[in-house]
Amino acid sequence: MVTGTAAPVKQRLVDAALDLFDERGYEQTTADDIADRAGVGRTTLFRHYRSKEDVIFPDHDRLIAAVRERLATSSADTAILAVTEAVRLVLLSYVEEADRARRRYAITSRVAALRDREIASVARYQRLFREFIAGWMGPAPADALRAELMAAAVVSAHNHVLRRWLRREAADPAAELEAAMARVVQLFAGDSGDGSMVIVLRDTRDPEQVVTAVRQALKR
Amino acid sequence: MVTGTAAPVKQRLVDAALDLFDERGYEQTTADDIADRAGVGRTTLFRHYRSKEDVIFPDHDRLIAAVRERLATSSADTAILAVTEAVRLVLLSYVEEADRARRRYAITSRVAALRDREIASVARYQRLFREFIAGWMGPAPADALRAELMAAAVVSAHNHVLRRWLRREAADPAAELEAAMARVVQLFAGDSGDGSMVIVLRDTRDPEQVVTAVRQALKR
DNA sequence: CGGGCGGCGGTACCGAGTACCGTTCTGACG
DNA sequence: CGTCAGAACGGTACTCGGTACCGCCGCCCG
Repeated sequence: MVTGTAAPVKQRLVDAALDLFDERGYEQTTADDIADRAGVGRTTLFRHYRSKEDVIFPDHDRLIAAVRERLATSSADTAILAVTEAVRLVLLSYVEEADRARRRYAITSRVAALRDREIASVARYQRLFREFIAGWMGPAPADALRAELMAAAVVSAHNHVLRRWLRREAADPAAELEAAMARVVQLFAGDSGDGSMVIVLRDTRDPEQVVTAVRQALKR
Repeated sequence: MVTGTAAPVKQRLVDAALDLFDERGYEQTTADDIADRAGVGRTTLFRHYRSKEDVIFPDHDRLIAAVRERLATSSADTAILAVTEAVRLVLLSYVEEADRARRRYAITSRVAALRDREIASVARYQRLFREFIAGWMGPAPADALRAELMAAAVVSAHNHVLRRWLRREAADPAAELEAAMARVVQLFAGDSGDGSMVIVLRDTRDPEQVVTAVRQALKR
């Protein structure tokens, strides 16, 4: 048979889909159109991808599995490290296929159905992180909320940096993610959920000195 | 014509849909089934609801409009109040139709497509809160991240309480929401992104006294 | 050479969602 | 009282995403 294109089928389908979505828009492109341009039958398209949307979306199943694995291989005291590294894993998977990621972003930004799809995927990551975080915390209701908030923060931080990079507003996404995650960790550092007190103050002196002074003042 | 049922069409459609989803499951129920049981034509169903999913979902469009309105009528110093009240607005709208909300939750929990739909709706609220929060903050990148994190936390806190109530784990959802929101506010209280210092301490004395003591100790 | 076997294409089908048209009922107005 | 406008409804036909099934071809292995 003469096909003219020798690239793997899945690849050709992705290219065809991205091209067509750019040209005519997402809704105006049928599954037949994509299959035709890729030089395959419609059946073959749905053999390789579960749906029309799946064609251009990243392989979240594989990514989530990778994240789960990274989280699994961590002891209690390296938990935070595991989370930050797992998040970086996701970010880098986007950065690695920069071109396609940006094209996808341009399309998903305009199509409501695809936006919703993306959001649903994000929720799966958030769920994963929530369960992991809840795992190394107590079973108290306050802890459950804390885990929920932390997971949301982690995912939001990632998405914030990711979107900045997609919009070419972030030169060094890995570094920005590092900073954002540090921000998140700091945010929750002083929140144990019990009767602790949080005092915010502005002072130019060395933190150590300040802490010593405060400790001295509260001694009784 | 003899219809036997005099209730408004929209109401009958919702009841029919919930019943059928319980009996046969969501995918096993066609739009025709719902329309038939409600005693109307299929066309009428899609005249009242944009999709089969929409039949059982709350009227997020109206709710979001209400939230937006509540947020709009707030000055800079009542911003936090506006957010908490807006969130409570959403929670109460569920509590008001407790029965239906719980039936919906039971179904949504089991059907992936509906879960995704719900998540997408939540994202719309989150976006609203993010834009509002970003509005009364600076334009710096750090502020953008902060707004993102706060919005995520607010929405997560709400959902946490809502789900607890839906599962009958929360006797007084309004009070729990109040507590959860206070938790969120406290979480971000000491995070301005600049050089502020956050001190966490455990002390049983009155916070006012502690603050005074600290202030005294740091005077120079 | 023969017989699995995996990848592919085609056809037929289901169900959600849309467009369009004809009907009925109601209420206002001359 | 007759009529006309408009809203709500039902039915038909169509598009398109997604599934099931079957038959074809090429390839590898014994």
